[in-house]
Amino acid sequence: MSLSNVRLDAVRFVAETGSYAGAARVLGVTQPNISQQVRSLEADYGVRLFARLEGRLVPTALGQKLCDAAERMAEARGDAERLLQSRSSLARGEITIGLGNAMPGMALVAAFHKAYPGVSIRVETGSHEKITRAVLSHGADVAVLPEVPQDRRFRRTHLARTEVVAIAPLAHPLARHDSVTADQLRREPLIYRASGSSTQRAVDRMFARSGPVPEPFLTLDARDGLYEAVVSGLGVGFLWRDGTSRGDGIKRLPIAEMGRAETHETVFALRETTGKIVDAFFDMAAHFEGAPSALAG
Amino acid sequence: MSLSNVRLDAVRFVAETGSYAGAARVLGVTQPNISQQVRSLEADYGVRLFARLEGRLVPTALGQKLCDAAERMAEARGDAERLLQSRSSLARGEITIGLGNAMPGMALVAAFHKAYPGVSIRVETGSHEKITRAVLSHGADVAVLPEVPQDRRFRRTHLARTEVVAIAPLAHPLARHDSVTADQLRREPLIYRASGSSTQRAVDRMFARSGPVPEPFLTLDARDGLYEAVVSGLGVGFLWRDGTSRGDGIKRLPIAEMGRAETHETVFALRETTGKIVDAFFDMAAHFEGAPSALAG
DNA sequence: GGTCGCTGTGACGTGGCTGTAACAAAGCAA
DNA sequence: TTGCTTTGTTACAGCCACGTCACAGCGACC
Repeated sequence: MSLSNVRLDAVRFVAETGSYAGAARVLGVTQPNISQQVRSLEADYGVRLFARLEGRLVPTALGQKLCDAAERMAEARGDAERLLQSRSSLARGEITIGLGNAMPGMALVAAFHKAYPGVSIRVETGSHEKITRAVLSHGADVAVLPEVPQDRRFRRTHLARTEVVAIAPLAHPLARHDSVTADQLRREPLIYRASGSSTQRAVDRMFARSGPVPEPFLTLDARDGLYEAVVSGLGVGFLWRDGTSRGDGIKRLPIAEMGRAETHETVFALRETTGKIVDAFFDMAAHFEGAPSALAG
Repeated sequence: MSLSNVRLDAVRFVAETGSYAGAARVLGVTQPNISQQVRSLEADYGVRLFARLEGRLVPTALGQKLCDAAERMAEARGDAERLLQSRSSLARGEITIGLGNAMPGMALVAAFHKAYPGVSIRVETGSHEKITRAVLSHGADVAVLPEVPQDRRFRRTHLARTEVVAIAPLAHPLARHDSVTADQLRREPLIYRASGSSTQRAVDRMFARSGPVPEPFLTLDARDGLYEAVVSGLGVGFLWRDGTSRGDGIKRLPIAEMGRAETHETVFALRETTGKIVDAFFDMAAHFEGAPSALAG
């Protein structure tokens, strides 16, 4: 005994159209098919679903009740279909995401990829300036940066709070402390980032607030290079606190003078950059609570 | 792409049990089947319905929403199944029975109700014409009438032999006889039934065979009214011999000219009206020997 | 290392669903 | 009354959804 969707649809549309032929036309199948579906359902259950009245098929009381239940089934099934179809349009496609810092942006990207495995993700990394330019020039659909400029061309959503911290090699005396002051930092060989780095701007502002801005012992373009230089004992550098999940060989030191200088890692895109995939990315960011540990999962 | 009951059930029960194997146990199928159903649904729509968390399968947000819709489908389908099962069984159900004469049909109905207490019986009474029409239009599943027309649309079974008899008030001189002739009847004020009454047609045929058809002194629609009129001494009327179990105040008089005009109270239904309940009713009628005394039981 | 439970893959069988063909019956217009 | 159209029934064939079986691999646990 089978109460399949096909059979119930046949019953529903015979009731609605008044004939097997009419139901067949609506359902896009042949008329013998409908006749057989209805008749085998009636035979299986030993019931009568339709009566002939003036040449038309009219549902019996039982047939009408069955149609009511079948209607509810069809409605729920339609909801399920739409649910899947709307997600299915997210099933394929691509997105280019710009990241200034690896974290927490990469965690968000990982979570997005997990949720939408069919979406092809291209990650563009670079300096704050480079990524901002990429978004403005449509080189990136969406990006995650700290200190996104107040620009009405962008739409944005908050991802995480962050701040710039100093990083010292583990063997360094400063590594034994939980924080550091600007004066202490001025006595050290400092490793800066090149122009355009939002990290560097924050550092410059911090020093400027509390005295002269010290000249760096070394200036590097890449974040990775800076990290390796610090690990190698060349000096003390600066990073966004959660800008990387990497932690080996260094100690992160909050800077006392930073005080309220905390900022936000923000997801942003041009207002004109729309689409289901970009919308889905924003939606995920809005609800995101991923820590580095989420990435391990 | 197919959003079948089988697939949706698989999704629902994986969500509920936390594994493919668990869902397979609940659904009574093998684990590879469940794995395949879920995976092919995900592939068809390009979505992910489950995530692994600590060795268990947990529905994604989409998967949960799909389960909600699938639950509603399953509920409606359960309703439909129960509806059909109830009609397929004699344990529960309903039947509408048309009766021209109260007897012997009502005795049969009483016996049927006794045998199948779970079946809800609705009795429709009325004229021969009305009841015939009710059967043809499915207003009644089955009926008991005398002189059911020879119509290949019907299936029928004999219930009892019967004939039209005259009824006279007890105080009437005719009441002292055991039978009456047409001529004797012509000398009396006669009370007829309205057009459409099979009783009346039989009376008209009887008179026509033996001379002119006398005009009635009174014509009444309802059988009850005719009975009361006779009891009140207004005249002589006609009834099917066992058409009522009521006998007070009148004498039933066989009419000599009726001779071979005996007919049958017949149970009949449209051939297309099938079902266990209707079949059971026919079966009981075929073996019925109920007299008014059966009603006392 | 062995056992248990779960998952995934491939091969295979059955029956639901579909279409086509042939034919009968009913309705309708000429 | 005849011819045409529409509807319905029956028989049959083919495709694919649904199901099992056999088996391998993996992780947890003892």
